[in-house]
Amino acid sequence: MKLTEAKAQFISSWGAFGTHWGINRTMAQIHALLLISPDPITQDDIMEQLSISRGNVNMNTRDLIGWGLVDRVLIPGERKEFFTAEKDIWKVATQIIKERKKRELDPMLKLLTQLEQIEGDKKDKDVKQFVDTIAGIRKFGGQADKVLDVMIKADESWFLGSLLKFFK
Amino acid sequence: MKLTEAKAQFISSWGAFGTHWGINRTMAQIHALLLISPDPITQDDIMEQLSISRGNVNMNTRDLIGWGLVDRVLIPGERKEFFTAEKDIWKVATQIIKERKKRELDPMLKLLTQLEQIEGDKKDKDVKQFVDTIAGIRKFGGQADKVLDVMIKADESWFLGSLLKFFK
DNA sequence: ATATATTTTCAATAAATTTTGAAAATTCAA
DNA sequence: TTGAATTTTCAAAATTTATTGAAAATATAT
Repeated sequence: MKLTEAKAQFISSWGAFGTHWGINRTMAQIHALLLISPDPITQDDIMEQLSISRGNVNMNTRDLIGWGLVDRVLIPGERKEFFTAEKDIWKVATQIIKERKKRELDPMLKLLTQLEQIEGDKKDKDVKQFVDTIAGIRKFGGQADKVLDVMIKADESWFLGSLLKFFK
Repeated sequence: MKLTEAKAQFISSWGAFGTHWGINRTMAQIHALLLISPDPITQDDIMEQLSISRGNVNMNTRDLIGWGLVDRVLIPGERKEFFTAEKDIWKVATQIIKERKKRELDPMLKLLTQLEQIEGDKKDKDVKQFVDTIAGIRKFGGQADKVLDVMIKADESWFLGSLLKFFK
């Protein structure tokens, strides 16, 4: 297989993969393209390589920057903006985990804590099942939260960092 | 807060949560409803409680059964079919991980392994970045695969099971 | 076997999401 | 400043995804 074909296949698969994770296809494709581009590239490069409109590129690169996965790069003497992606997959994963935790897990845990405190007779089986379910999810989520914190902080801690390097 | 209101909020939030994970809103809502229902319920119950059509309920319950999260239950003397969900959140998570690994991670790793073997001069920086990126993702994915296998097998292993019970 | 209840299917419809492209805003060199 | 290059915005259009509902298929009681 040649590079051109392999690139196309990677970008396409990464895009499809993204849709299973609540990420839109184009955003994932742009990310894929940036991941395999050795040097920073422009909006026009992305437009051309993925055959998508300027507006689309603009919105999705901004989103990717919001996720902390892509950076704007200014190249001296160049008028246009360039974009580049973090290439270390461990850092990419950590960043995604950090963001999703903040955007999804933390608010969900907050809600569950509220829902657990409903009024009602705990001998009533509907009440009991509700409280048990909510408590179970909250407890599980709380543990997941802690495990993810360890992963995120691994990068900042010498000891954990060394330990987890074995997995890199 | 009363049970009725809390239920509605849980179902609604769980549905929204699901959409961030590539699961459609209704499927997540049906799952939420079943999680907090102490006894098995029918298609008609689900239709009524979520205000959705019969066809919709039918398709989504079938999907949930395919995910191994919901079971059909036959109640003696009853003509209708009843549905019930696994209530142990650890088992729910394990089951989801198992399925997603099979449906998404494994095929992706297979593809990456193929893409890594492209023809081309490794001194060319485009080739190099492509191979490095693919290799990095594959390696990371491979490690994730192993970690998830441990989690999945924990349920089947007495020792790991006991160990992980501390986290439940 | 027949009638009735129940489930399943799927084409049509509706809703949600994504994409476009052109106008407006911004940036920057001269 | 001015004007050309570049980026951003966002309403409208296109596309994708989800939902409905009625007909067909299936299951069950008598």
